Amino acid sequence: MNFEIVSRCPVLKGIDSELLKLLFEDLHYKIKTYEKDLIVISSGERCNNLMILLEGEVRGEMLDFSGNSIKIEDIMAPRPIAPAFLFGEMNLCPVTVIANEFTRILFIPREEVLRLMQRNSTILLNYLNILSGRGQFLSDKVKMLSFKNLKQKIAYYLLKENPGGLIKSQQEFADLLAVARPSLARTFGEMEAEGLVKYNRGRIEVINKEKLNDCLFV
Amino acid sequence: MNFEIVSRCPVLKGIDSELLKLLFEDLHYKIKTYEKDLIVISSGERCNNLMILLEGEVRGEMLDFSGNSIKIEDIMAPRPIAPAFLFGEMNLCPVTVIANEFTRILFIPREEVLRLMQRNSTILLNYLNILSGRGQFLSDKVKMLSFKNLKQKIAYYLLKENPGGLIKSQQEFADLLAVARPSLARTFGEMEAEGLVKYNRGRIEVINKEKLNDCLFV
DNA sequence: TATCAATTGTAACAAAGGTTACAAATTAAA
DNA sequence: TTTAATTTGTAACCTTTGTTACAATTGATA
Repeated sequence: MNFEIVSRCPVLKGIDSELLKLLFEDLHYKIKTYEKDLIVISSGERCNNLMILLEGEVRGEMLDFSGNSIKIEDIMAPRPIAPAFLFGEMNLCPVTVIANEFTRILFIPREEVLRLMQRNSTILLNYLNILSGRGQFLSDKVKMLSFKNLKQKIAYYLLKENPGGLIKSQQEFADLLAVARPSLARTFGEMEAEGLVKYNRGRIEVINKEKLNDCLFV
Repeated sequence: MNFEIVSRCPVLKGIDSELLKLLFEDLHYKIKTYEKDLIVISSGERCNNLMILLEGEVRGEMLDFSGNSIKIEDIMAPRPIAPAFLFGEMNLCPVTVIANEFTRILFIPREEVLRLMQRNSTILLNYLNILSGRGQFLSDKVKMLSFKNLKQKIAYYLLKENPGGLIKSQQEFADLLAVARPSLARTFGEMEAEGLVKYNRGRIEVINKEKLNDCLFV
């Protein structure tokens, strides 16, 4: 295993690769390889291992209520796969993870992950930070979705979640805000007319931050 | 300190109170007391300690965008206060915590919490479970809020978030779903007419689970 | 029991967002 | 460069939800 690469993974970052090598000498783990399009873990399966993508790329897919599978995200090496579902009451993986190309994945059993955290405080802190960051992210999303009008959702998103204002497309952004795409385009138009923002091909430019902020205070 | 009580706290549960006593002998911590209505921690303050409510009751309050402070929840002993904000990038406490009555609170510095986790795997697992559970809860809430019509939000909530169907009032439930109270009452009426649910004073009774589930599949 | 406050049901109307459809603009591909 | 596919802007119309207001019911309290 290439410890230089592994040590760039969010779970293991900040650890000297020599020390990492030492930690892994006394650890039960497996490395599996997957050809393109093979399933790594299916939605609903139990998560008993921390999975770290060592090489290649995978995607997470989920079924919506109409049974259509929709891509959630692409994960590139070296990153953990679904670290948030390794603990908790019912550690079921909510997504199906599929290899986009030939991949190599490190599997560390839950008990061994616990042991790693107990032996190395950096790993412990990394993991706690990952779970906390996810909580923060979801909490922001809940707030955003709780606004009752679209202008406010957009304003909150731009001010708190994505100050850069870079999105993939109107469609993706509309899905994120849980609204219809033409509604989004219409509201962009209104907001541009008011001098708040300006949309152009994947970039939402904030024109007047103060006025944008005022939108939130009904 | 009464270790019988502390050992019933979610962070420290499952640990024999004798062992707990031993762990605490070698630990830096403080116990502070608060009179009724005193502020324990203010919104925006940095969270550097795990706070465990030993005795009494506190409430969490938050400012909405209109500047009104709204009560989030009451926390009773023995429970941790805001354990999700002790770690993460910017560990700022998003709520103001105020004593509802005379309270006694245990403060354990972050570094000491980490040390506790490393010495005792039950505490480590408890904490990971708390953070994971919060993630699961928030994730469900995001899904619920992402539905575009109220009937679906209610259906999802009843099927996945609160199968018991017990709520405090229509107003609280409406806030939870981020809709207006009369809209909720109207939809309850429609759903009752369709034989899906029946609302009566804080209890939402599911009449037809299958039909309720069908609501989700557009 | 009488009174008051909180909760609930309901209605009329306003506002916001969804739906569908299509054309213009842009980008990718042949 | 031409064609095809994707993204975006826009419009008309429909559906859902919000707003406001008020009466009925319930529960708590004096």
